[in-house]
Amino acid sequence: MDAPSRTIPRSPRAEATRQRILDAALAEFATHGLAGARVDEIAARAGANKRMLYAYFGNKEDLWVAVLEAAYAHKRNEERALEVGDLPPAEAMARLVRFNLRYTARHPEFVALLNQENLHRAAYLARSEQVPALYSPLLDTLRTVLRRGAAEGVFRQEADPVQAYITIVALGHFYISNMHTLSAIFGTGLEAEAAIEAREAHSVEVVLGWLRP
Amino acid sequence: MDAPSRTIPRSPRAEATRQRILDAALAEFATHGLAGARVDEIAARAGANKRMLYAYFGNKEDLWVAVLEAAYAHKRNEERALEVGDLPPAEAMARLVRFNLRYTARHPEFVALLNQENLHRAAYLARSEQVPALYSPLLDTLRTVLRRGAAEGVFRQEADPVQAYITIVALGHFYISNMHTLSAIFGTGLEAEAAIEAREAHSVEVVLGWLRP
Amino acid sequence: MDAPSRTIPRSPRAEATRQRILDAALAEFATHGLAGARVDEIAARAGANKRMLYAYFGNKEDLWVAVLEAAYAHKRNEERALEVGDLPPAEAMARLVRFNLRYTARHPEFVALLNQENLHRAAYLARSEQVPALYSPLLDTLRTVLRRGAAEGVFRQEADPVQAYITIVALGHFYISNMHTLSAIFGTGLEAEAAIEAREAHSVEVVLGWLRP
Amino acid sequence: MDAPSRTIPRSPRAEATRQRILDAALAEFATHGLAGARVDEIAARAGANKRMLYAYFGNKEDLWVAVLEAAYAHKRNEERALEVGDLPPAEAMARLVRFNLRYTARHPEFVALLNQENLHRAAYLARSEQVPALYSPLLDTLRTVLRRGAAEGVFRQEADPVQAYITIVALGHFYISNMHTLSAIFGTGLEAEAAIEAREAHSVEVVLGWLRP
DNA sequence: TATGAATGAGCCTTCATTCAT
DNA sequence: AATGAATGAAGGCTCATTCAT
Repeated sequence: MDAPSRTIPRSPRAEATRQRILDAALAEFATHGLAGARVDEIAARAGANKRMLYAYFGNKEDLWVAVLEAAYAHKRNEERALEVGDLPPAEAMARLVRFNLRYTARHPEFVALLNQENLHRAAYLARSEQVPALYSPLLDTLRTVLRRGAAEGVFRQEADPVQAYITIVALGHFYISNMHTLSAIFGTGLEAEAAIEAREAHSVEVVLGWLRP
Repeated sequence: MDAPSRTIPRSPRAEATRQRILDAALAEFATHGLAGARVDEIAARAGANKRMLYAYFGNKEDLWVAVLEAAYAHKRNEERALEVGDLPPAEAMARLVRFNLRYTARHPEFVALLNQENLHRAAYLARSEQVPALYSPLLDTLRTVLRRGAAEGVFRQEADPVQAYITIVALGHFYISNMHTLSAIFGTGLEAEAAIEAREAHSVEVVLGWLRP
Repeated sequence: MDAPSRTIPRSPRAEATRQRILDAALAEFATHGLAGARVDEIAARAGANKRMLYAYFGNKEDLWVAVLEAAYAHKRNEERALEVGDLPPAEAMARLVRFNLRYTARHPEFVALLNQENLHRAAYLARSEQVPALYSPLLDTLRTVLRRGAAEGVFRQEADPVQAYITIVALGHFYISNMHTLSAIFGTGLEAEAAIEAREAHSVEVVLGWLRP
Repeated sequence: MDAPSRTIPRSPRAEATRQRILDAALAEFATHGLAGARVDEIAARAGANKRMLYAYFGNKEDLWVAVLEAAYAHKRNEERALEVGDLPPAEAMARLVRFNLRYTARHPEFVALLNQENLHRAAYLARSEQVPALYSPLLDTLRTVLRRGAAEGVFRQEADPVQAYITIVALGHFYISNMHTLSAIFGTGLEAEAAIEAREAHSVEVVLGWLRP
């Protein structure tokens, strides 16, 4: 579960310190990226001594990996809780779209993290073994839903689950991730709740519209 | 046209130096981000003296702005050359989707740049006056195409051009931008020409599928 | 007491490091001025890491202010210890003149510092709140002495204490401050103890001669 | 007459350029000192190309020497024009005091230059042969005046001309040179014409008061 | 005579990391 | 378990000076 750490905290107090560092690091990394993040700042935000950061996480890069894993795990946890497998296909897809859009909107720091990690060509994620494992159940579910929809005649044939999932995530991720440049260019307030609601409706419309047989 | 520069190059030789710096900066910034980029490295790649970088662009941040503007201008130039306004609506949309997908695939550095700039909440793009101006003709064209499609009965009514454009870009951008984390999770191969072709076909299918009346 | 510092040294060891930096800075600044001083050189002279300089003093300019304040405080401390307020007026004035001449001769670095600061139009001293406060007791004392001398009939009437103090300092300060150009012009020897003694006698003679009723 | 220059300007146009550089350098050096002065800035102020500066003056340090010599020569020229040798002794001394005070007030850049040069222990002035020669006639005159005053019974015996001259200059020089720190400390407007007038009167009073037999 | 372009060394400052307690 | 102090490497930026025309 943990990134390689030199010291495994045993006491509750130590565990609390570790968690505070992790939270602070998430905030700092999401705001400034890996290169732009400051170790001093993370320690300060965490109300911890810098030395603790090194004791628990090894170094800045390992801390990055730990943050990344925690972020992925958090999202997948919520996503799994949806249990869309049992819903009618259209409803299942709509929920998946809405969840992704909303999760992304609620967690811009996750989006920022992913973008940064891609800048590094996923070099740090590659160190992780746990993350890929999180996604295979999701794909299974999605595949099932799409097949069921096709069998019931409400979805087009042969929609690829991986493409579908990438599209679903893309519709929200790009909107949130690039919100600021988009706002600068189109001059609109994409952060407003109303705008997010509109994007949510549009995204559902696109996915279900596309899936129509 | 240019970012605020302290020295305006007058000779062709100086102009060439300035361009080499700009190119080198694009590569370095795209690979490492603003904070991660090294000014020394940019100068070295450009085969120029570091001092020239400051003479022509002021400082690292202003250079970032200049790179950003150049990148946007380059994409919009190509996009404008499509002249989709005169095509049949479905063909116009398909071309726009394909172009964006392909441009994005051909220019991952542009994608990286945008992601970084969004990390900065578009603070640097906000300094630019030229970029927003590039996009209003595009929106006009898109609006026209959607209306014409609706009038001809081949498109659904009331598709919003801004939402549509964001979706079009999102389908390719997210795929390319997050290619590495996606590969790490779903297994590799997203960079292959065949995979990009598949994504291209999927994207066109999604947009046209959605737009069906 | 201290210039604005980022890190307040808590241990005696840290305090010692801070003091060594301050001493080294005084020497370097006095020799080369603010612009000419080298931060590396200061750290090296102090036997400290350059980073500590920034931790304790913020930056070069703030270090300059700290040095300035320490220098003023040091001089005023010695001057205050003279307790001239209780002496007969002529004796009090003579002591003040002698002290200033001798202090200046013993501390050419203080003279150099002041000259540099005036080049900056006292922009850095203006940041200090403590220095002006050091001088108001002195002025009070001087005013009292001059009045008492006048009342006792040994001094001329209505000698202005501020003008008097400026003159007292000027007689020694200019001699020491411009010693090198004066030596170049009038021939050498102004640094010799005998020459300083002669200047001391002359200065006392000028001030007491002037004050005669 | 000139500092060592690589190219001796022959045309009037070149001579004009040279003079503009010299003037610009005086202003820049006086404001920022030798180390703080910027060669670019001097060239810009002079409306000249930087290369010309090097052609005419060799380098920054040689330019400093040239500026220094010009400044000394200028002052001595005015001082010589006083022709105090023929005046009644008290009047002669008063004029000398007033002139020095006023010249200094009118030319703070000269004061700044001297202070800087003393920071360098007059290393650059030592290169000059012309400056010392300027001062021997002045000393002769002063010696004569003091002797005459003593002989006529209006001055004290055995006043040393060198000490006297240093004191005369000191009274004004220190006031002007340290005007900014003094203002910061005593909180008064020493730059005002009224203040300078008061200082002038005080200075005359001090010198003549002292010289009384 | 004059100029735009270029250079290399060096300076101030910051950072991730480790030491000693 | 925690902390204050220290470090060395490097990064952004500036400067005096020279080249080429």
